[in-house]
Amino acid sequence: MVGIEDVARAAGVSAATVSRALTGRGSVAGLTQKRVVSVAADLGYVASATAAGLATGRSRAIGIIVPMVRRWFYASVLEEAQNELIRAGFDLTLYNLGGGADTRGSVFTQLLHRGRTDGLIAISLEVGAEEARSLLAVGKPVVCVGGPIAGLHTLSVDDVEMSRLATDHLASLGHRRIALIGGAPGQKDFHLPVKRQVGYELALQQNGLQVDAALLETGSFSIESGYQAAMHLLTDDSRRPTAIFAVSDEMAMGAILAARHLGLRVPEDISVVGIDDHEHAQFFGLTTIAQYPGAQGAQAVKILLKQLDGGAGIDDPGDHTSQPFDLIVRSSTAAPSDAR
Amino acid sequence: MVGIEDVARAAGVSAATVSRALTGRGSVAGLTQKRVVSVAADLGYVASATAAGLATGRSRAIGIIVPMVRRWFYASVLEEAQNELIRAGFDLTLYNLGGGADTRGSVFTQLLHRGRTDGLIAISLEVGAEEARSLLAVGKPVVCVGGPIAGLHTLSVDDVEMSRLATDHLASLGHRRIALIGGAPGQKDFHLPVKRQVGYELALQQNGLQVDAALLETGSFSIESGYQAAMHLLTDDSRRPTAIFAVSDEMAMGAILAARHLGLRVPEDISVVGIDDHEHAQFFGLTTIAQYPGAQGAQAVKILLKQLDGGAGIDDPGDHTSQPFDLIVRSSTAAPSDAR
DNA sequence: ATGAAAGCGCTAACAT
DNA sequence: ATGTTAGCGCTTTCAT
Repeated sequence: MVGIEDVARAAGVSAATVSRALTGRGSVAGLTQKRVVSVAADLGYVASATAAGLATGRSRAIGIIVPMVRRWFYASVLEEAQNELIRAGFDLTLYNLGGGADTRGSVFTQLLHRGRTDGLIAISLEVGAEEARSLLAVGKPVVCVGGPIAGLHTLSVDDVEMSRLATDHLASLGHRRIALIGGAPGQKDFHLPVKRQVGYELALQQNGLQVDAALLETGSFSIESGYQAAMHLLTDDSRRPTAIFAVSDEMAMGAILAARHLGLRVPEDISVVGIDDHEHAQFFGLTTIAQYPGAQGAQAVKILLKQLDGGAGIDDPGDHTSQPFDLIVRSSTAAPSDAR
Repeated sequence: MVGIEDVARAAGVSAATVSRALTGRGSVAGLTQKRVVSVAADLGYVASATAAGLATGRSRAIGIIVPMVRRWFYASVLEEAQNELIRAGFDLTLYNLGGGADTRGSVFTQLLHRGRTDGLIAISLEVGAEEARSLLAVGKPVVCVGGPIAGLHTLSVDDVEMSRLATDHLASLGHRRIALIGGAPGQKDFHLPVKRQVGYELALQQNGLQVDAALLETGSFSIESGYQAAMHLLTDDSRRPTAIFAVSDEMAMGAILAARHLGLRVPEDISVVGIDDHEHAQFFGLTTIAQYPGAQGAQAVKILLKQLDGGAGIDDPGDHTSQPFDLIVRSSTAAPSDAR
C-alpha cells in the first residue's frame, strides 16, 4: 500500500505538504502543488479514508436508510442521491430495512453508531420512540424525506393533499362512486396509508360525496395486491365503482390489469388514478400524481451537505416546504359513461 | 461523544481491557467482561469504526458495485447481500454505476481506492481494461457475480445455457417460428445480450431450426422495450412467430401486454418465455428461467467474508461453479395451435 | 487477566 | 510556503 510518506519522499516534500496539496486546505506553492499531484497520480496514491477520517473527525460518507431498496420509488431516491454524493466526493453507506426484524435492530443499535458517516438521510422512515431516540443519539445531522420524525428536519411530502388532488380529479370528472385502494395499515408507525386515506375522504367530502365502506380496499403497494383489490371491487356488481384511486402506481397498474382481465375498458368503463409517476406509468397510460423521487434524493443530499459545511441548511427553501407533486392526466381517466 | 476511556473509567479498568471485552479478542475475566459490556451499554458506547479501522487495518465494511439499483434484479441481490452483511456486523457501501459516465469515473479512480472497505462485490460488472486494472489495484478481495472479469473470482451465471434452455422449451413444445427479444448491444463490454443470443441460436440449431433475421428484435430490458419489440414482431403477419423468447422477464411482460393489446391469446396464439423469475412473473403467469438474485447476493457475501477470514474461499462450491437456474413452466407457454 | 505504551496513516496547529 | 509535532480513538504487543 502506498502511503503519504511515499509520496512525500518521491516529491521531495514533507507529508504535511502532500496533505495540503491534495486536500486543497492550507497554502502550497503552485509548482509544488502540481508536482505533488502528479507524483501521487503516478504512484496511484489515494489518501486512506480511515486515517483521514480519524484525523479530521469527518468521514466523507453519509448513510441512507430506506424501507426497501426493491421498491422503485426508494431505488430512484437512492440513485440520484448517490450521484449527488459522488460529485461531492462522498461515499454512500446503505441501510436497507427491508430485510427482516433481526437486521433492523442492529442497524439502529449498532451500525449507525459506529460513526462511519457524517450524516444520515432517512427516506419514508417512520420509527417508534425507541428508534427515534437511537437516531438522535447518533449525534449527526439527519435529513428525513417524507417520514416526519419529531425533532428532525424533514423534506415533507404532503400525502394528504396528493390524495385529495387525485380523488378530486375523479370527482371533477363526474364520478360519484370512487373506490379507494389504500395501503394496508400493517406496520406500526407507518402513517402514509392513513394520510392518503384522509386525503381521499377529504376530497369526497368537498365534493358532497359519502365515504362508502364497500368502496374501500387495501393492498400492499404491489401490482398483485392492486389487482386483487380491484378484482374484489369490480366483480361485485352491487358495489362496482366507476373510478378507482389507488394510493400507488403499482397498485393502480394492477387495477388496470384487473379491469382489462374482466373485459372492462379503461377509461370508458372504469377510471384509474395512482400516485408516484412510476417509470411504467406512461406505458400504462396511467393518470397519476407525479412525485419526483430522484429530485427528492438529490435535494436531501444537498441540504445535508450544506449542514455539514456549517451552513444551517435549515432555512433552505424545500426544507420545511412540501416537495412538489403534479397531477398528470393520461388516458386512464375520463368522465363516467353514465355521467348526466 | 462517549469514548473507550469513558467506559474504562466507569468500569474501573483500562482501555485495553474494554477493547478486549468488547471485541472478544484477548482474554478477559468473565466477570470483568460482563461488567464492561453492561457499562458500555449503559453509556451507549459503540467503538468508532474509523479508529478501530485504522488500528486494525480492517474496516468491517464491504463495497458493492451494481450497474443500476433501480433494476429489480440488482436491488434483490443487494437486499440479501445487505442482510447477510448486517448479520456479520458489516456495513455496506454502495456504488451504483447507473448514474452517468461522470460519476462512474470517480468511482473507479477515487472512491474505491480510499480503503473504506475490506472487499468488493461486483454484480454483473463488465469493465474495460482500464477499469479492470483499477479494480485489481484496489488490492482487496473482489467477488464478481455474473460478469466475468479476468483475474477475479466469479460466481458464474451460465447465460448461454439459460437461454438455450428457454428456447429449447419452446422448440420442444413444437414451435418452429421462435422470435428473440434480445438485449441491445448498447454498452461496450456488456456481453450478457450476446451470450443470451448465442444460447438461443444454439437451441434452434439443436432442434434443426434456422436463425431467421426477421425474428430478431432487441430491447433495453424494460417492459416498454419488450412491448415495442413484440409489437413489431406481432403486427407483421408475414413474419409472425408462434413463440417469443425475451431475455428478461420485464421484456417478456411487455411482450405479453403487447399480445393482449392485439387481441392475441397467450399462450394459445403466442407463447412467451422470459428469464429471471421477476417478482411479477407469477402474476403474469410467465414461464421463465428462474435465477435467484437474493441467493446470489448472500452467497457472494459469504464467500467474500470467508476470504477475509483468511480462508481461501476460492475452492468453495459455488465459486467456480455456475449459479443455479430452473425452468419454471407457467401458463404463458403451450404447444402452437398449428402444431402438426 | 490486566495495564502501559506504541502505533495505525493521516491532518492541523504551531513554528519557521 | 513548508516542516515539525502532536494527536484523532482505537487495538495490540509487551510487560507484569
